[in-house]
Amino acid sequence: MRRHARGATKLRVMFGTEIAIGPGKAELLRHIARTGSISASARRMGMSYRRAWLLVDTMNRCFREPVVASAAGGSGGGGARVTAFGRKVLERFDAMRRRVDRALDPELERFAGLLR
Amino acid sequence: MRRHARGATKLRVMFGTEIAIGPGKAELLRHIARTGSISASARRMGMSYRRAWLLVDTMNRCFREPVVASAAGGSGGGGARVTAFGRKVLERFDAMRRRVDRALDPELERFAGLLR
DNA sequence: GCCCGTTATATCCGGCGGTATATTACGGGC
DNA sequence: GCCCGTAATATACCGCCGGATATAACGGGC
Repeated sequence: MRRHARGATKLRVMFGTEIAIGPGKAELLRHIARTGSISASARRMGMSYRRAWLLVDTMNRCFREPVVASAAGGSGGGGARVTAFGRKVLERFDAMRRRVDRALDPELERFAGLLR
Repeated sequence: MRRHARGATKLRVMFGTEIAIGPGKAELLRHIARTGSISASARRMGMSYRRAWLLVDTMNRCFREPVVASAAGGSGGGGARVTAFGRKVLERFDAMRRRVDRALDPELERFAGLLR
């Protein structure tokens, strides 16, 4: 999986020194929304469950409300879901990304010409 | 030194998996332009010479032309200068940063309200 | 020709981020 | 009450990034 195209930009929203949300956490949120599971999302993204859980934990700590609600036990052994608040966070982050892409479109094209 | 304000954004321009330029490398370039020395810049930024040199090396490898030209020996023991090409890179990166800040200004304000 | 401060490179080492693994808790289905 | 798959947590281990240190090359000043 190609992570970053040549000359692409990466946007992160910082909360102090921690990354409240960035490309990776946003993708993780989308996986959790689709699979309803942190561990399944971790497998699909090729990362350890521990890392996925830490990313979720960081997000839940950075934002005013949890972006992911999880439950252990129950049908299917439990699961995790993206809260309505989490969907809003994701929507706004994606909107920010689109804005950045549009705003940088002319600049970035020229800037990429400076790269090897 | 507070590195990132609450809810601030961070922009990086990727070259494959490497960071061609970001906030840290941009600041390093500005220091080199002022001091004419990699080691002096490293001291001022509180990092090792090794790290500063590696950052410069990464930039020089990512871009089509060197952004820093250096010389060992000579008056003052040598030194480093930011090339005209490097100044252009820095100018354009700063312009991109400003564009991002302006484009995200309304979004970011609302997004910050979602943070703790 | 020696001194000096810098660039450039190599080596060693500690901390940290990450994986891998194991263990426990949980709760619905059967 | 057992099974199952997940969440949640702890532990051990490893690789890598970065700092600290040492050394060599360099070239102008004196």
